[in-house]
Parts: sequence; structure tokens; C-alpha cells
Amino acid sequence: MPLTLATWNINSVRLRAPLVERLLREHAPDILCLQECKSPVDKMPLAQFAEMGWTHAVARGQKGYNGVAILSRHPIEDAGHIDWCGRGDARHVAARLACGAVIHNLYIPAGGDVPDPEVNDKFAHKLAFLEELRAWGRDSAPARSILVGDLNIAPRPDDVWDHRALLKVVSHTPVEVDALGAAQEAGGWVDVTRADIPEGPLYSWWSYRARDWAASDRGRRLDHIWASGDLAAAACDSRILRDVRGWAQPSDHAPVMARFDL
DNA sequence: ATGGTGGTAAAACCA
Repeated sequence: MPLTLATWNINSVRLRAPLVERLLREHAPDILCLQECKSPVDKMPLAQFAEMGWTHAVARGQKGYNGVAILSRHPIEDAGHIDWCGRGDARHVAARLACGAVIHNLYIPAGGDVPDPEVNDKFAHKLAFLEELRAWGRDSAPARSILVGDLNIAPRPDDVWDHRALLKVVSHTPVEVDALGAAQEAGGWVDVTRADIPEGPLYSWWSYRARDWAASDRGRRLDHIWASGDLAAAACDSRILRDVRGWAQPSDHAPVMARFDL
């Protein structure tokens, strides 16, 4: 069974519900994982997505911050979440499909501006989150699993517009990149996007602050699709929907897509 | 070196 999946940091699901509808209409992923919904669950416009055919959804929300949702055209058999760092943040939701595949939708903390956990609590939180992700991967040995989301780290030199310039910028510092790599290795996760597109620059986020985001193209690959080792060979057709960043009143993130032949 | 934009929600916080 082919399963298409997209992940997208929507930066307010209420404000950008029309963009979600357009993505569903034009690209029709079986599964759409959203982050930064910035809404309590009962105020997310899930009913209007259900009317379009994405009749199954699981979400976790809080007002103003965080918030994640999984929209599905296929039944969700079970759902759950992990309370990373014990803060009660809506940064993770998981869904199990009838075929047995488990989808993990993650929103890793951005980490603030200063890449020093001694002086920046947000960066300390990010590193603690990554350490919990590593321990979870090690202990749970994920199988038949897909992990997606805004991981807020661009791991490779060609995942940013200027590797040298960004070595001290949160999202690309060696300490974060190493911590993400350790988490990936501990869970046996395969970076599906890079397995499919191994060469060259690849971005999923461009700052709102650029005068012309497309012309300057100062992007970073912050949004990822990972698969457990047993599913990696089933993944194909990876792409980043760069054009979506150019839609009217856009999110600062573009959707990342892949197909799994399960 | 700095400031640049955007969302939430009502001044400041977060990205």
C-alpha cells in the first residue's frame, strides 16, 4: 500500500487553515503532520479538514504556543504522546495506522539565540530534549515507525546556505548537530529525505526577515522525515515543496513530503 | 555588528 506523508510547520493552524486546505487539495498526502499550530485542540479547524476527506486526526494543543496535529485519510488505530522534559508542552503526538506503521510528529524546541546552555535556558531545554530523544530511541528500538517534524536543526553543511557563517548560530552548532546525530543513531533512524536526495543544498525554512527570501535563498533544512531501519527501503519520492513558501501569507516553513510503499 | 518580520494576544514572548 502506498502511503504519502507530509510534514509542515504551519505557524498558526487557525490563521493558515486556507493554506492547509490548498496543500491537501493540490498534494493530497494521506498523512499531514503539522507543528506550531498555536491553538488549543478544540479550536483547531479539524472539522473543515475532515470535510475534505482527512476524517481522522489526533492533536495536542496549547494556547499561543507549540501544538501538533496528525491529519489522516486512513483510520488511526491508536494514539499517544510523550511529555518530553516533563513540561506538559504540546510538542509530540503519535498515531498508529491499521497497517501497523507508527507516525511520530515532533516539534523540537528552537533553542533561543545564544548557543550556551549555561546562560540560555531555551538552549539547555533543546539539548535536554535531544538527550531524551536519544534515550528513547535507545530504549524503545523503534520499528515500523516514521518520525517527522520540525526538528529545528539543520544537520549537514549543505542543509544551510552558509555552513561557516552558521556554525555559531542556533540550529547548526556542532553541539546540536552531534546531539541530533546521536539521537538518530540510537533509534536506528534513516534520514529519508537525504537518502533520496543525497547531494546539494536542500532547505525547508527561510526567515521572514529576508527582503526577498527566494532571491537571497538563505535557507536551512529544519524539517525532517526519518524512518526506522526496517522501513527505510520503503521510502521514495522525497521532495520539499519550496513553492509553498511563496504562497500568500505563508508559513516560514515549506512542507516536506515522502512516499512509503508499505 | 545590527536589525530585519511574523503570530499570539493584548504587553511581552516566542520563533
